[in-house]
Amino acid sequence: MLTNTQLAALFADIAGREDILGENAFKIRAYRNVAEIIDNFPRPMRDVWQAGALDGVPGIGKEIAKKIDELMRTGKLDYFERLRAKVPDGVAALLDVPDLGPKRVKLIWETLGVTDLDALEAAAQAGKLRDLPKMGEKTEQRILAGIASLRRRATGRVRLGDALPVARAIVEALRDVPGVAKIDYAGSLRRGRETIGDIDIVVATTEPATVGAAFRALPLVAEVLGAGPTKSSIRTTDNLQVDLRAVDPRHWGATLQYFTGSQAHNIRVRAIAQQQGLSLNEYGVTPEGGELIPFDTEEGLYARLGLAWIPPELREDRGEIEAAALGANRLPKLVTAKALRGDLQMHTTWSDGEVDVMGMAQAALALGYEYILITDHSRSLGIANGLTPERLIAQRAEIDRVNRDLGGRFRVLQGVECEVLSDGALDLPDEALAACDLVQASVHTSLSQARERITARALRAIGNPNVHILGHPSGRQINAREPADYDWEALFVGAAKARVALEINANPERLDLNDTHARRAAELGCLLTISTDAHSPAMLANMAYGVLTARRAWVTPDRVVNTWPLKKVLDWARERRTQ
DNA sequence: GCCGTTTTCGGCCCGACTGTTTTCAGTCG
Repeated sequence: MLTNTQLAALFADIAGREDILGENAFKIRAYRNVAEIIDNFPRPMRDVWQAGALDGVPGIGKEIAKKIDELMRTGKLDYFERLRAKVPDGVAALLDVPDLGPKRVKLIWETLGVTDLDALEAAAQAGKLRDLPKMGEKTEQRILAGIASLRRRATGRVRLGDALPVARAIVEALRDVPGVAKIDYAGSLRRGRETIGDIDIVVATTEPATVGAAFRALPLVAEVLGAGPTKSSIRTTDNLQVDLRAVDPRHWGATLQYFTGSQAHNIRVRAIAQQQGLSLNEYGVTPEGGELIPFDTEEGLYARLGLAWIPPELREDRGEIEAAALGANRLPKLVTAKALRGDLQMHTTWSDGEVDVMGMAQAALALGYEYILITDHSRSLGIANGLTPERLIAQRAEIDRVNRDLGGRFRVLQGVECEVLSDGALDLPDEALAACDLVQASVHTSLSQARERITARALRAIGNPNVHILGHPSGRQINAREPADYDWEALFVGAAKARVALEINANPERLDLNDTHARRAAELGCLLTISTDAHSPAMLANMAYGVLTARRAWVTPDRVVNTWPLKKVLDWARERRTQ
């Protein structure tokens, strides 16, 4: 069973080994490109292959389709095995060392016989790298530092929720440096990706040297990795790499666009510029033989190329460029944080939350919400002090009291996060569930069940007419726990038919559904919720991460239950029960 | 290896920084 992630990793691996061999650069790019496409593909490539539709995927041509076919049929790829025989695994792995690219790897491998990381480190320590052509003592030291850095980091990518606060702090710290006109973070952080490789900060300034120096002197800097006239790189004490790029304010729009990416999006945008006889760089566009035309806004740049401004979250080359063509602007009106009227998952001291019902209600009221759904755990999650039917009744009395005390300004709904047991049965009797305003069902246990079993389990749970929402469907925890292996298509079709909403859990450790699954679910007609799963008032602020994920999934507000007025939510809940 | 309202051949994004060199290769994003 080959997953998209595995398939993507394989093609990226092929690209790396061919790069070391010095193959045609465009062929290598084609492999890298297809790896990216598969990694972001909303459905299992296995299904596309089974449907015989590989040739309909842009980026997959005849050769790669043949390779996917062989992989799906046999689980192996002869082409790859032959490549492995030429370039050993240990040599391919050297590409992960910062400052080591294909040329140097090939050189070190062929002249020194280095075939793994340990041998590379030994060669560098013995001073054997400095005598190679185009290399010297400094390069040798950089490579040693690169090996250390590689060994220090666990996965190489940090969660959005860990990177965003750091980026915001840097932006705020530099905002008042003399000469700074504009400053913002760009890159995958601005696009709202669930994990971040490094932080890109862009500054519009007439004094690039001043802001660069201020940046490199920030207290969080552990090491300065590079310092040029307009570009600096540092490593923070938290081991995050941050790149700062300073440009003249006239170029702000072009630069922000360029560094927001993604690479795939930028390549497409540049190709469009080329078709119009323009060369595009981070300063603006240049007509053939003409002068550079700068852009101080992204809107101006996109408009010059015949495109509507594209929200950063969509800039992944997943159809947004076609949708942005002026005249036929089909870009979706994405959901915003402001559109949300409530938060439909949170916990209180009735189970494993930190504060009582009134505490959560007041915090939500302060955020401008009109309603919340309290979803404490159910009894079988003993570790979280899950609710029995009796305690659920007692909690209702407290919720009624809080609603009375808040005097109609706000509505606290009673829900429950009901365990889906290993066979798909629910952890509470129907009478208890029927007494709740809304019920969320969640799978917390036996996440490693086989695909058929766990899919049937979830489908059985959402088949209960008392269930309205399926919480954090995949169960994954970013960088920590793999998602369950659902037949997502079947689950989405089932949820759409039952009009059960799927949650986009906004906790930055979950973001579940993820962007590609949420997009596919919406395409298949599913309702969604965006909720924080807050266990404390402070965690209600995580909503921003859920909104970013929903926007990356092209989600419009009408599809998100918690953008609806309370009456519509309650009508939906009732209709669901009388289906 | 992919792709095509110019193309089934001939293209395929573009620049900063570093270190090693005295004009540029390698790496990165």
